[in-house]
Amino acid sequence: MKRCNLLKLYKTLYSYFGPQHWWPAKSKFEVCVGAILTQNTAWQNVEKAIANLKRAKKLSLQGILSLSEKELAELIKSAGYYNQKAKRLKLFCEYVEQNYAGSLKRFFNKPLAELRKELLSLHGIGYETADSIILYAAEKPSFVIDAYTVRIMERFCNVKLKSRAELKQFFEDTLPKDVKLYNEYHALLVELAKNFCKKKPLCNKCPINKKCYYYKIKVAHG
DNA sequence: ACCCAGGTGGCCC
DNA sequence: GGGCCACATGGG
Repeated sequence: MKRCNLLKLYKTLYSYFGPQHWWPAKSKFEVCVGAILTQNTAWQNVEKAIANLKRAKKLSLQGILSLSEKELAELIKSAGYYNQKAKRLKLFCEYVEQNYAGSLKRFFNKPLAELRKELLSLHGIGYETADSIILYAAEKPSFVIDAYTVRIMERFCNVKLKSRAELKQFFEDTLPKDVKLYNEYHALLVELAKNFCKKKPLCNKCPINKKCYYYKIKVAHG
């Protein structure tokens, strides 16, 4: 199996794009809301939905609980899938309300593995949303693997793994368990993909494209 | 008019 | 355990 030098890739991306300042939110709760709203959705559309919630003064756990599903759906319409997402947001808030007295701080106080398991048990929170919440809101080192990460690894680094779980394992085994590093790394991969790795065209101007072979190293299969 | 976006769950085989 | 499908708005 060919694998890429993740630290060198990181350094190249960081020097090319600079710090990304993720997650763009003012509170941990806002990160959670954004993580759910951005499921398969352009961030621009999510921003509008969040602005609507802010304007309505409902961007809080209690605020969302105070809305009916229908009212909430109306406020987050611009983020798409608004019926599903309204349900998911309410479910998340109800869970924290019932099990942690509405305190994200208490919820996030759990060890990473337990926190992840609980998040994944909630309907509408899958691997990416859970890991985004853990990394960007709870600030614990869980590497986020999204469609971009898979695509970039396959195209530029010749990394083909059987599943996202394996890819996550690879990143976490290879990199130091550092929240700041995971934070910046995922954001940089998204930035790279947005600029140079759209689904159809394979861009030749990509900063890592020419250097691709540079990152390839052989490692034992496992 | 297409294609795509910082996915997830359900259903099928 | 993989391959489809629905979910939905808004920007390029």
